[in-house]
Amino acid sequence: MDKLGLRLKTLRQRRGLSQRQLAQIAGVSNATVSLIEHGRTDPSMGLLRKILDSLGISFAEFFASHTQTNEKYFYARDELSEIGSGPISYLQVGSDLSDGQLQILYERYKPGADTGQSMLSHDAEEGGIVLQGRLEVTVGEQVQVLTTGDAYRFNSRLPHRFRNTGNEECIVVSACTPPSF
Amino acid sequence: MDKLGLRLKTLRQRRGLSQRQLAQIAGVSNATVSLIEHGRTDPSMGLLRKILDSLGISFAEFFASHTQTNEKYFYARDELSEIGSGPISYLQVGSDLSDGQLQILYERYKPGADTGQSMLSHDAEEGGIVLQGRLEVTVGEQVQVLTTGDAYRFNSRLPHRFRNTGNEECIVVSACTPPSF
DNA sequence: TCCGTTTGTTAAGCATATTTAACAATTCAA
DNA sequence: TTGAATTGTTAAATATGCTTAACAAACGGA
Repeated sequence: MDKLGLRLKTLRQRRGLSQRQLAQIAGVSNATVSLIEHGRTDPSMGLLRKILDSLGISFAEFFASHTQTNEKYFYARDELSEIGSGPISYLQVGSDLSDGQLQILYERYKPGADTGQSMLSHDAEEGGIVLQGRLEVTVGEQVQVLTTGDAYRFNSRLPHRFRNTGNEECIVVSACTPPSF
Repeated sequence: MDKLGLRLKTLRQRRGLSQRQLAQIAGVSNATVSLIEHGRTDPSMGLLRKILDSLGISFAEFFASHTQTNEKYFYARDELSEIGSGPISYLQVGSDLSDGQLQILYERYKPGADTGQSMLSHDAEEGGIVLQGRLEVTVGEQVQVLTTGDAYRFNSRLPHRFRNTGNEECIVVSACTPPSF
């Protein structure tokens, strides 16, 4: 593993975690995280396991994403991965985005569904197009209701919120880079 | 990784290697191999890498075979893995047998093809049925020519040899447990 | 501005992985 | 039966990973 450190760093930052935050979750010292990311140490299996666990990724996933043998470019409708739950459904294109740069979602909001105010701490850009229904989008101080054909685009660092204010299901296709999860 | 040691031991023994032989190939000490197999140490990534390399297996394969998510039970004709080369073709059912107990091959010998005298040092049993052509099989001191419908079965520890003495292609379906490679 | 907090890095010490070297048990040949 | 060579295991020594604790730099709020 040569680029192991770099890959871990990306995975950590993508989750908006500092070295210390990750270290605490994993139950290791922050110095260790720093040393690993710089390749100045050869971590033990047990230690790497702790870190990968706290990043919510298994050994298999971690190494599988490295080998590009299973490159998959096309996805049937029922192959999209559901990563949401409750009144909002998020169908993601591709299941493992650990080394990708682009996340694409097919989102369905039930009437009244609300993401709540969310302020993501990582630097990312996101945007989307409303295909059906009414979606109230709040970005910073601005509020706007979007309907079929309307679209949005902003920096994820801004506080934002999505809410279905209509009485029918709202469907959106969105994109985010880099992935937030 | 809890059963890591046990899995490594199986992989090593399956290749007929002693702890010292493996250690030398991998460039580590034999004591380390022993300690790892007994789970008395938490090996570093670099070290495990050396060992897996010398076993001819990648991190991805090692961990992928652990997670049973990609259980595959059926194989189309063109999905069999070619693991041979030259005048003898070996089509294997399944590509990764690292945690399996059974290896099944579809073998094709060109006229005159010969495995040479081979004495495998690991304990295994193998057998097969000739579907087409003439196959001369030598086991220990015995020599026999098998034709369509004939079969064989012996302990792999015995010196043995296969040779196509006919002038048409010879086809055999064989099985071996545990896998020799 | 100043202060407090958080960021990532690094040196020194502790903990542990890895090696060296010995050991007993086994196999094989004489 | 012997001796020589191989097997796997383990204790002591060494090398290295990991932590503790400090540091400077960057950020945010009063």
